[in-house]
Amino acid sequence: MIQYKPVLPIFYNKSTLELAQNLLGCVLVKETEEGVASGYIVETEAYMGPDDQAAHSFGNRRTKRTEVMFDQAGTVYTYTMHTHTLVNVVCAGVGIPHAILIRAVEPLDGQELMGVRRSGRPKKEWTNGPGKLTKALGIKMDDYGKHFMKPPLMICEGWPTDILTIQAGPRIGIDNSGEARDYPWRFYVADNPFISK
DNA sequence: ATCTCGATTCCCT
DNA sequence: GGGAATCGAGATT
Repeated sequence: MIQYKPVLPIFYNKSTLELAQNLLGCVLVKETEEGVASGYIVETEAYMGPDDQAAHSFGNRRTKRTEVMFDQAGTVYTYTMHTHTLVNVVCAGVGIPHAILIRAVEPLDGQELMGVRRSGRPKKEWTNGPGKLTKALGIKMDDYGKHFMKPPLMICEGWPTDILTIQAGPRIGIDNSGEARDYPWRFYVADNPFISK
């Protein structure tokens, strides 16, 4: 049984781009009645609220869905896209609607459960995409608005960051977002086999 | 009340 | 590499 240590609240207290990189190597843990499933975060994307055309909170757009983006750093922002649930880490200060999308993880705990949830597909395809990893880990809209500090959904200490080679590039799936399309706000662990396409 | 379109995935060619 | 699936949030009427 792996002992999970949630990262301290102060961990979230840094700039969005910095946090997006620091999240790499951390472990995303989800507890459900079926069991615990977890994975190392290997790919993230930063969305910078007011000035980022690709963000749901562009221009400080505040709706029922984006409401939690204005909450404190470390809050869970889930939303549904094409029937898939995507999970984000809210960051920056209260009132500043930034968030970081978790795009891929490397399976750690509960692999049998993940295999079942992913319909017996090859392990490589369990968590190599933002909608896939939520299904494998059992993350749902129920987690919306909670905090990553407490169960059932947590971000815990994982790999030491200094062993990782981090690469950056443009974000994915936002071609209709004007200039923001080209910002290099996607971060991923070099050569990791679970990076999304 | 209705319309549009997507921070995706899967299957098919 | 391309297109359908599929549904709800947000915008419009």
